[in-house]
Amino acid sequence: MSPATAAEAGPPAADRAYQHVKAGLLDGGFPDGHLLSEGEIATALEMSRTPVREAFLRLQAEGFLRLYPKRGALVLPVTPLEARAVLEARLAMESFAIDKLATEGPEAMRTVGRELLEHPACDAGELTDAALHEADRGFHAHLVAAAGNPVVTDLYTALRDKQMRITATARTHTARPRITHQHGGLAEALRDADPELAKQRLREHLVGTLRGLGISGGSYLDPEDEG
Amino acid sequence: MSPATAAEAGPPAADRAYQHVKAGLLDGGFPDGHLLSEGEIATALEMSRTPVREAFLRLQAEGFLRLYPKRGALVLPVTPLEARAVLEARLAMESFAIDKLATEGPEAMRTVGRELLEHPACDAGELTDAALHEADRGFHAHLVAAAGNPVVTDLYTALRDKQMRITATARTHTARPRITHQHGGLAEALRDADPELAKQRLREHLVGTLRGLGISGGSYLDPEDEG
DNA sequence: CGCATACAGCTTAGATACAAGCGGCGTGCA
DNA sequence: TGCACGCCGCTTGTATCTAAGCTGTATGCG
Repeated sequence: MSPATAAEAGPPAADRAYQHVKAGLLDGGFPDGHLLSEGEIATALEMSRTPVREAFLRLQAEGFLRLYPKRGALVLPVTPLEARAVLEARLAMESFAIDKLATEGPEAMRTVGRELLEHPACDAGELTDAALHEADRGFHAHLVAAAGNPVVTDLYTALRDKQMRITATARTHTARPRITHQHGGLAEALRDADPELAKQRLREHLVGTLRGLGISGGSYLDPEDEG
Repeated sequence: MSPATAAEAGPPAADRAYQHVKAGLLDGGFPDGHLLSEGEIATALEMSRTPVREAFLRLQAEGFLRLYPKRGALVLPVTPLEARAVLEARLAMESFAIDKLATEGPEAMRTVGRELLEHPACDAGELTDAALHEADRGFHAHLVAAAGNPVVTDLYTALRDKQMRITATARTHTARPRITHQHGGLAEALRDADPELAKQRLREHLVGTLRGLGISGGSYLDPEDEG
């Protein structure tokens, strides 16, 4: 129980505003290039502009919005170039995680590999698309977290949010069996304590993700690529 | 020039608040564990609490403060463990930059290597400690920026800010000749288009930085380390 | 002497009020 | 017709005000 005097007060207004706007951003409710205003959101959520302003600031810090003084908040368009940048950054961080696990000895890798093999994201099973997406996120988050570096873990989470927006924006189908199969392959490489193979499979997986968005990997992510 | 009506209005109050608090955080004016309040800062800067609140929110997002509801803003203590985590993250990102440069061909590496060799951070010359620190920052920023990944560049900047706070907190002497020498060695490896050597020298450089803070590298950053 | 409770002072969270900036549109003039 | 200027509405930036939460202290009781 928390209702103090009146009726509702549950979650702080600022959090509600943040969730609301972020949800709109992620599910495409607020399209790219749209200019939204504090008052607009405040009215919709029946609160004052103050909490909405806080939400806008947070979202700007996360790179979703760009605040123009006296003008409004621009919903930043996501360019294919940025999508590639995000995937490159993910590769850098997840590769770091694998490398660090490797220095902790083969036993550490095997343990994580076994944990990942049991993860739902390796099961092609009966998952909805949304559930698979969530599982995918959890799978990679687990890998990164296993490196035991809280700074990298935080940065990685922010990256995933960014990618979520990209994915939501460019609704393209994803080859589900391919994804789960690649997850399995990556987990197996870890279980076999083969960091180089794991990193290679990770790279292929991320290139596949990018391709699923209709974007080529570029020369770094995908050396086979002509671009 | 920007004075509109009265006297002062130059930079927005929110920015001034942000700069002020961040400066205090970075130069140790606000010690670890100190609980500061909006009103305190607002009074000192002769403005209302609103812009100060914005500054606090930004600084919380950057990981410098932790806001406790109805209590105040806690200046987050920096643990040696976090310092190591930051350096590990830096290694991951800068190594990524080197790798990506490598895929762009030897010519790209040589160009960046030559640029870095001319950077002040390679000159043991007559630099104040503060200037050397700034140069060091510029040196590494240049390397990361050369990878042409804006997402990584942004994340890296945030990391450097965090490290600045760590360094300011733990005032330990830094071996200046060692630093410039290591910068030079790294730049030379790039000029010679040898990415593996460059990454190795980068690693040694970062371990050295960490050691300068009185912290051991741990098994990942420094495999020679027993810890 | 030990503990529970009430109070006082601090703090923030959120709402409201006010001032100023920017852009679009319409009007008037050449 | 074309252009310049000025007004109007929308937006944010900042200040101020009110309500409420948390902590520490002091007080009273057992």
